[in-house]
Amino acid sequence: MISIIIMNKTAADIFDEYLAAKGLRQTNQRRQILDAFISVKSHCTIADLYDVLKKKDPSIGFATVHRNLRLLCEAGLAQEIKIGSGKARFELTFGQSHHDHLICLKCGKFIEVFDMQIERLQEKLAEANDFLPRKHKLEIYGYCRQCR
Amino acid sequence: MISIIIMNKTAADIFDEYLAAKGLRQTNQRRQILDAFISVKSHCTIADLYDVLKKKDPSIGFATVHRNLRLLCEAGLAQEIKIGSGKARFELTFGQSHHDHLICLKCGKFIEVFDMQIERLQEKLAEANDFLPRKHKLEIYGYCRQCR
DNA sequence: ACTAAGAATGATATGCATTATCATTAGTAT
DNA sequence: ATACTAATGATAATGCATATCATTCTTAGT
Ligand SMILES: [Mn+2]
Ligand SMILES: [Mn+2]
Ligand SMILES: [Zn+2]
Ligand SMILES: [Zn+2]
Repeated sequence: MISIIIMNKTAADIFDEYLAAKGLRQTNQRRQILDAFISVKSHCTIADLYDVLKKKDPSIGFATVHRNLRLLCEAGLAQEIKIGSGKARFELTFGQSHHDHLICLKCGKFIEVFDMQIERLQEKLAEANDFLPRKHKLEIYGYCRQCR
Repeated sequence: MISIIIMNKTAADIFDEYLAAKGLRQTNQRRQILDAFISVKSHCTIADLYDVLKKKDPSIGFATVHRNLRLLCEAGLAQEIKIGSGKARFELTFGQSHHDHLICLKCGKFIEVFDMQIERLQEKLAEANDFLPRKHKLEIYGYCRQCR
């Protein structure tokens, strides 16, 4: 059980508050899903998380995992990342700041990177085109140290 | 009929050479598909191109358009771009140099951009992580001049 | 504690884009 | 012209995401 605490709040606290604010209910499945998502390596697919959860509770449904990963995104705790043509992946955003990804074409590893200079140049590039940027996606595909 | 000519070769020439080299055949459909793809605004989906082609030749099949857009990619004349969660889009690479995209969240417009500084910083960022970059994807989502 | 209201779950069905299959058509070399 | 076989086009299969709906469970009110 990993617990990152920010401003005296855990991810579970924030989720509970979000549920309350929206008139949604707390359930065993929701607790299990958040716990598993936090402990599993990030960038997991729905199926990845479903497999982990099934071991503890074989009755859990795929649809429930799917729905609640979406809900975690709505609550601001997770975000979906679409890589290549594969399935949707999710990563925890709680306790993490914005970053981009280097993705290994051989082993599939994700390396998280951030470059303030690039971020600023992107802003400028948008501005130069009369474009109001809201979000961006920078993915560099290639080979990691182990695979090059 | 638009004809960009590079080193005395049109896109059709290159396609024909690719087909010959691979022992593949020239067909009316292949000629029609390349022509339509060149004349249509880029960033089109398979369905977009299929609709255009159907008007000239109602007997053409969706699968044929699909297969041959893929083939154009193999031949180095086109490339697939996956945006958001929607369908695959294709753009002509013949006569075009590398660029990234600003994508309007409202009207869906693609603005093509290039920033050599960003390109170089990406190389550096990869290198700093012992990563051998092969290709990258930079997409900035936001609102264009008309939609902001 | 009991109950009513309705949100959540999980099995299954549906939707949608992509890709495979296969009988038929058509391009190419001889 | 013929034989060979690649390409086509209709259709089926696949993969993933999402919708549906009967049943279960959470929660607020008594
Ligand atoms: Mn990440
Ligand atoms: Mn483009
Ligand atoms: Zn690797
Ligand atoms: Zn716009």
